Amino acid sequence: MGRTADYSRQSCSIAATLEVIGDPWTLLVIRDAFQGVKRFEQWQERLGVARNVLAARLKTLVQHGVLEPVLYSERPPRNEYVLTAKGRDLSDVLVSLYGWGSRHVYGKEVAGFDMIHETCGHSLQPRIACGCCGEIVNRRDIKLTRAENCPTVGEVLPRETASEEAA
Amino acid sequence: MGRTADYSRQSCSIAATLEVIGDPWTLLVIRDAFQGVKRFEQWQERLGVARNVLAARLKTLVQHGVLEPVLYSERPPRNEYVLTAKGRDLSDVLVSLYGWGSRHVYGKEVAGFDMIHETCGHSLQPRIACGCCGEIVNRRDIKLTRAENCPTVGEVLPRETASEEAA
DNA sequence: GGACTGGGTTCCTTTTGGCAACCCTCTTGC
DNA sequence: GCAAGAGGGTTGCCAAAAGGAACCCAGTCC
Repeated sequence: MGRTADYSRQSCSIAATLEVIGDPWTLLVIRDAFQGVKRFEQWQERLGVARNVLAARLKTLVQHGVLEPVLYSERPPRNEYVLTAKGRDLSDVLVSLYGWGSRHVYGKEVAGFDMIHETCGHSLQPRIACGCCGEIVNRRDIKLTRAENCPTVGEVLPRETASEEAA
Repeated sequence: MGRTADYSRQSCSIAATLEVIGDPWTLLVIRDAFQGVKRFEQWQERLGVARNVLAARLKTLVQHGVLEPVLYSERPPRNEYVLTAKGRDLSDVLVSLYGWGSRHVYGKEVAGFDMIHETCGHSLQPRIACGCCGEIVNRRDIKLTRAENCPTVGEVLPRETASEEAA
C-alpha cells in the first residue's frame, strides 16, 4: 500500500493511478528513470532518499509493472531497473506536473532543467489534446459522466460550476 | 511541509509541483473540487479521510493559492473552498492521471466516471500537445536541457536511452 | 431546551519515513 | 592473500504523519 491513505473505495482512474505512483518519492524516481537513471546508488545519491524507502519504492514499482529489473551481473547478482512501456507511458503525467510547476511555482530560470519540444524548437508549454480529434482540449469541454457502480461519486455536479476565466 | 520527504534540493518544476500537491489525499481533494465539492463535510464523506488530515490539506492548499476560502456564512463563520485560477490550472495533471489510470489500471467500465470530450463527443483519450505549435507531442521529441544552477541533475542522459516502442 | 448541523480541534494509536549501521558478494590494489 | 572498496541492499531505532474517535462551539430547528 505504501502511504497510509487508502484510496481503494474511490473506484476512479485518478485514485487508481495515485495508488501506484502516489507514494512520496515515487514520481521523482520515475522522473530520474526518464533521465537515464537505472541503479540504486544513482537514485539514492540524486534524491537523497532513505535507502530502505528507495528499496521499497523500487519493489512496488516493479510489482506494478512500471519498472522492470534487468540483471546486468550474475555473481554478484545485480540488477538495474528500466521503465516498461507502462512506465514510459507516465511521461504525460510528468510533463503535466512540469508544466504546472513551471507556470506557477518555478520560472524556467530557476528550475533544474527545461523541456524543449524539438520539432518546433521552443520550450515546451504542455497542453492536453484529445487523442481522438487531435484538438487542444479546453477544460470546459470535458464532461464527466458518472458510472452506475460508483459508490462515492454521488451528488456530483457535472463539471466546474461557473465563473471560469483564463489563468 | 506535509509529507516527510524533502524535495527542496531538487530544484525542478516537477518536484516543486509535488511539493504543493504531493501529499496523500491532496489530489483527490482537488479532483473533488473540480466535481463541485466545496465544503469540509462533503470531502470528508466522499474521501473517508481523517478530519484532521483534511483540515491540514485544505489549509496548505489555501496557503499555496490553489484553493480560496469563501465565507458563505457569518455567525457562525463558515467558509467553503473554491479553486483559484492556479488550482483550476491543475486540470491537466488530473486529466493525465486519469488517462494513465484508464489505460493501465482501470478500464472505463470499472472507473467511477468517464471523461467525455464534448466537442468531438468521444471518451477523452488525453495526449500532450505543444501549446506553441499545437502538435501532439511524442515523448521522443522532448529534449531536456540542463540549467546551469542545477545541483543534483548532474551526469544525466539527455533523454530516454533507446529501445522505444508503442505502448 | 434538547437534538442536530457544520466545521473544525484534541488526543491517542499505528504506520511511515529518516538515518545510521551493518551485511554479503565480488573486484581491485598491493 | 588480505584489506579496502563498490554495489545493492536489510535491520533497527526514533521522529513525524496518518487514522480514528471524541470533543467543542455557534447557531438553528422543532
